[in-house]
Formats: sequence, C-alpha cells, structure tokens
Amino acid sequence: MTTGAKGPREVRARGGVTMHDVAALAGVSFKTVSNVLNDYPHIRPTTRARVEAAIAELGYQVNASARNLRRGRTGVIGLALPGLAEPYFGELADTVVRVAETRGVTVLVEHTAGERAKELDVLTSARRSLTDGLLLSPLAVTAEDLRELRPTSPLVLLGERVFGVGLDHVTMANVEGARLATRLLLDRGAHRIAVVGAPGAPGEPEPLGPLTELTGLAELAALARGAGVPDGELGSARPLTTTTARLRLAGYLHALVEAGLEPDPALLLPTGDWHRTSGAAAMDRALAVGLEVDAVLGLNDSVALGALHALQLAGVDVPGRVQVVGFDDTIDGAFATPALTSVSPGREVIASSAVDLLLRRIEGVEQAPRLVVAPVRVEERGSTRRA
Amino acid sequence: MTTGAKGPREVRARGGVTMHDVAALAGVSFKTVSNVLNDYPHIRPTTRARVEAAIAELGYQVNASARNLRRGRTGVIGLALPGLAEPYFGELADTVVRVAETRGVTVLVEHTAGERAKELDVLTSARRSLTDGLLLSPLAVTAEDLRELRPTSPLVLLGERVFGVGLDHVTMANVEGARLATRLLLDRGAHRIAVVGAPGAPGEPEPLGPLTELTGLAELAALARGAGVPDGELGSARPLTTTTARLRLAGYLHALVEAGLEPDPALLLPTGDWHRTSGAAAMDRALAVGLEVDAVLGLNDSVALGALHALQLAGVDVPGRVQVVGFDDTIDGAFATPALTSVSPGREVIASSAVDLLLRRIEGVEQAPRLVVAPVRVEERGSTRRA
DNA sequence: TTGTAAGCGTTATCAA
DNA sequence: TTGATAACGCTTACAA
Repeated sequence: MTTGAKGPREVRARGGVTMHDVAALAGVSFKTVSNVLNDYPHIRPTTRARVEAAIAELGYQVNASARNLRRGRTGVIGLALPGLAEPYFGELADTVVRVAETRGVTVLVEHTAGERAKELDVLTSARRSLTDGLLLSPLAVTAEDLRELRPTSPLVLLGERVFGVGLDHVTMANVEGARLATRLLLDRGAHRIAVVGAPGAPGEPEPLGPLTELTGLAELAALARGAGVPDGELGSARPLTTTTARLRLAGYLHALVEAGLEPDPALLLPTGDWHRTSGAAAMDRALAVGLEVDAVLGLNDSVALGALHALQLAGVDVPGRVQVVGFDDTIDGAFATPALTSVSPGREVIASSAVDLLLRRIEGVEQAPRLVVAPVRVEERGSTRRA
Repeated sequence: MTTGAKGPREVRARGGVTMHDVAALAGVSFKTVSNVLNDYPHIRPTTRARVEAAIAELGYQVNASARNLRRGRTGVIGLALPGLAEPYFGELADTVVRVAETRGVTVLVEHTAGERAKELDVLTSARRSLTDGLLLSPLAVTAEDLRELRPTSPLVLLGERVFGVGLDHVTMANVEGARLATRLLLDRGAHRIAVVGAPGAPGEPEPLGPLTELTGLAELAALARGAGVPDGELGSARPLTTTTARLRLAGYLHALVEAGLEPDPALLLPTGDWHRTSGAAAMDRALAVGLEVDAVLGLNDSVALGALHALQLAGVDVPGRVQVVGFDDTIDGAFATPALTSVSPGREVIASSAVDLLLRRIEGVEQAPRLVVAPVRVEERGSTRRA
C-alpha cells in the first residue's frame, strides 16, 4: 500500500527518517549507511562523504530502539542513589554521568531515598530492562535481599554497606581519610578534636566499646589500607551515617592512638543525620556545655559546615581558635568562608571504577568480584592553619 | 556450545527469556502472553493465571527495546535542569520523576549546568532518540537558538526564560508569590523589608529604573495574574537569578505600592548568585552599614537561609526583631531553625502540567502552545510572626 | 477467546 | 568495497 508519494524529503511522523531514506538520497544501499554509521573500515571516502551529506541533510538519527534490539544492549546504565539533594551524591552523580559519556553510555539516574522498598523496586522494576546494568548505592537493602534477588542484570555496589555478596564493589578509603585529616589537625597543633556526626543519637553518643575493639592497630591499619572491610559488625543494616561514621571514626581513633593520645568520649558529637543544621546543633550543644575544643572533624562536609557556622555564630575564630575539617570535598565546602579543608574522596576514581566494572560485567567478562577502594587525600583550605 | 545445565530453566545470556519461552511453559501461543502483558480484556482467567505463573517462574521481563521499536515510543522522557544540587531543582526533579511514574513513563534526568553548549547538546544529542520528548529548563539558550533548531522531538519549557517560541511552557506565579509574601510581612507589622537576592551584582543593585516602569499597577496586576510575561525585557538572555529576580522583585514592589509605601532602593540587596553564602554575605554587609530593616524577603530559600544565619550570627532575634521569608519552599528551609516561611511554588502542579503537556504532544495532539502558570501560596512557619 | 502473519529499523552474516 | 537476507522480540491487524 502506497502511503502516497512522499517527496524526496517529507519527514514521516516522529522524525522517522530511516536508514533507507538516507540510502535513497545518497544512492547507496541501506547497509552502506549502516556501515558508515558504525565506522566500518572499508568504505570508499567518496561514498562515506555522500552518505554523511545525506545524513546531515535529512537530520537522520539512528533509531535507538532498533539498534538496541539488534545489539541486545541499550547503552544505558542505571545509577541509583539515596538522594541527589545531598551534595556528595549530587556531585557523584554528576561525575558518573560525565565518565559514562566518555565511555559512550548514558546514565539513568534513579533515586531511592534510602528506603528499602525503593531500593528493591530499583532492582526489580521494569526500568531495569531499559538498562544494561545498575550502579547501586544501597542504604537499606540487606545482603540477604541481594542474595535472594539474584539480580537479573549486572550490578555494582557503591559505598560502605552490604559487603560480601559476591558483587563488584566500589568504596573509598574512609578510615585512611579520617586518619589523614586527624593527623593534619594534630600536626597543626590541635589536641582536642571534636568529631561532629559521630555515630549515635544526638546527645547520646554510641558507646566507644565496639569501636575501641577495632582500634587494635593492626586491624585499623588493615582497614586504613583498604584491605577490606569486616562484614557483620560494620556491614549490617544501619543507616549510612552509622556505617560510614564508624569507619571514619575508626580512622580518627587510629590517628589519636598513633599520636599517643587518649580518645575522649566527650569529644564525640553525634548528630543523628548528616545535614548542616544537625552539625550546627551539635556544635551549639558542645559550646553550651563549655566543651574544650581546638579542632573539629566533621564526618561529612555538611555537618562540618554546620559546625563552622555555629562556631562563627558564637564568635569563635576559625581557624584561629578552632580549626575545622570536613569530609567529601563538596563544592559547598570549597566556597564557604573560610573555605573548608576537606578529605577528597577521589570521586573521579570512584565513578570511573564503578562504570568500568559495570561495563566489563555487561560485556560478559567473567572475573572474581572486585573491591575497589578509591584513595583519598586532604584538600587543605582556609579552615585549618597552614604550617 | 552448551554452557552447562543451569538449573530448571537454562537462562540465556543477559536474562534473555522471551515471550516464546513463557508461552511454551504456559502451554499457550506467544500472542496470548502478549495479550496478558498488555491487559487485553478478553482472556480466560485460567489462561491468564497460567501465563502469569510462567512469567513469575521464569522471571520474564518484556524486552523494552523490542516493545519500543514496535510501538514507536520509548516510554522515556528527558528532564534537563541546570543542576540538581540546587535544592529547588533537586526537589523539582524528584517530583517530576514521581509524577512520570504514575503516567507510566520513566525520566532520564540530564544536567546542563546552565551552560549554553550543554543545553544545545541536550537538545540535539543522540540521547534524544532514546526519549520521546524533553522537558527543558533553559538558562542560556536563546529563543533564537530554539527557533533555529526546530527541535525534532516534542519539547516543553520550564521556568521564566525564553518565551514566545511557540512551545508549551510551564512556569509559576512569581510576581504573585512575591506579592503575597511581601503582603504577609506587611500584615505582620513590617515596614522596612529588605530584598536579598535582588538583581544586580553584590554591592551595586541594578537601578530601579526599568523595574519601576513595570510597577504600573495594571501591568503588574497582569503579571501577577500570570496573564503572560512580556518577552524582550524580561525574557532575554540573562542568568536565571536575573530574570526570576526581576519578576519576584516586581511582586515585592507591587505589594509596596498597593500598601501605599515608597520603595527604598537601599533595601535591595543583590547577591550575584542565589546560594546560601551569598545571602549571608549580603545580609552581613547590610548589617555592617547599619541598614534599618525589620524583615527580609529572600528571593529564594537559599539566600533567605543565608540571611537568616547572618542575622542569628549578629545576635538579631528572628522573628522577634527581623522576620524572614523565602521562596521555593524547599526542605532545607522547612527544617531550619526557626523554620522558614516560604512561598510554595506548587511543584506538583508544575511537574504534572509539564509531564502531561509533553505526553499530549508525544501523542501527537495538535493544539496551540500553552502557557501554564502554577499557582503559589505562602507556607507560614516560625521565621515570621503569626498574627 | 486464541492464534497467525507481518513488520518496526537495525546489525550480522555472508555472498557478490 | 558493497549489497541481499535474515534475525532481534515485540505489537498490531486480522483470521480462526
């Protein structure tokens, strides 16, 4: 059935220019068009030019659905994060998207709010069939869940939750980062370093017990090297702030122990969550009870910035009387006044490792599950006193 | 090559269970499986049950590429925003994703950083062929650009930039919102209301000239009703903060004029950008020069929160001595201390209007371009004095 | 109520 | 160096 002569150009509904249209205009077979598009090596330059001209003239774009169907790939990967509003995750998403672009894949960002239901949904929903694989930063889902689900498509985990499921995993050297930050503060003359965002509920810090058990130097050193993270104790189902907080706290304790200092539980200031206002509130409480402090280690930039604000509010000079260090090296911190010294988590490394691990799995490479621990370094800025 | 028996049902590479496999297991034709999947009405319950059991057992998921190819749709829409890190956009993205879910489409969030190059890229890149249409919140791209590009797939614009291109457009009642907020402050006894985040560079407010021209009550009333936004003057290529700032400032002036008050240019505090720290800095400067102020209208929540912090830092009681109102009703504001009174932009309305307009275009409905202006209301909280 | 046949726009195989 | 031809897995007529 002729749909009526459609002039040479006459674009069909929904921009439906096909390879056949291009081929007709270029005077070649449609397969040649395909070859040009796929950088098939043996094409006469003039042919290629004609095809490219036709493509440009018609504004042809490949039909992704058809290509995907044929290739058995979508060229899309999922990235599921607890929330983009938190600066760290927002910036991580950004980095992942950029890295993915250089690898020729696009990223479908999903958002779990850290809720188990949403995390499970992300793993199972029909959206998965739209993607070739998933990067998941789990907060609530358990190792059990993951084992039972036996995820149908390639999966790489991010963060410090849920280990030992036989999946690729990318995390950062949390312990080492906190250790470096603490050491920097000690080097700059600090003796009483408060930890804002420590595990526990506001006002009632988690007992140091299980943590000091971890402070055996050998064990901590292993953690710091990123040699692996004990499952169980550290990997069970607790909110992000708890798990990550414990690792970072361990680094802090490690640095103190190394320096021959006795940790003072009074210096551990829990915040419940890791938002700015909680950091400010914790610092306020500490100041109110006259806690003696000459430095603050915020376990992420948000609480560090909150503490910074509270200190300034109280007329305390930063970094003159109290130095402040954060963790995550977010843009907010870099632009605060004074600019926040912070542990930089190597977002680039995290993002590219994660994407590449996933792509390798998608390509069907069989290899033992890998754990990548991104190295950290301290970005020193105005909130600490340069030597 | 046999890859070895793999449990009951030998799953092909990449979860490749097809409708045929399901049909075989259920003992029906593959078309029946398709019918079940597509909620075709006339299916015997027992047949349906058998098919569903087989689907569950095999863990079958439809192949999105094949379905899309056949349907000529991808079931994905793009959402391109300047940045997710800014609370307003982050929360808007969230709302759009949720709304889209109820409409059965997924959202590919893209990020333009407000740069023209990235905005053009978003409009033209191959990723577009992955989506059925695009929601774009343009910052840098001009009406000219859009006209020349004659975008290939359906496009709906968000925000207060680039009008009059013959495209569907969703925005909010900026003028009305600022007017309501200002009136609330006046009602609560304020006389000297500073505007933090006003157009202009920090320290040198944009002259009121072109704005006061706009304060003819009739024109402002039209704006406030959302009857349309003048192109040209307000719609040309300026950063978001400028365009939006001018609309909100117009609402502020409108309220003053209504109340018979003379606007004082000294009360306009520009911030350059709309981040927290800039809001704090502007407030600091104002306090330093002894500006007499009994209320603050922040043109977004971030600058309002910054100002709030600066006030507290200076020992000024909020809302006792100075009341503060923000704009956008973000979560950060709601959780600040005191909680921030803020203009709520009807994110739900914005999101659902935008998605629905786009879906209608995707379905090929022909209609004149629509302008939807989401209504606003003021969420009153602790940063103002309840009557 | 269920089944058959055709074709969506590509890429892969193989022949020319 | 190019061109037929056959899938890829699904939905949409239409037939049974």
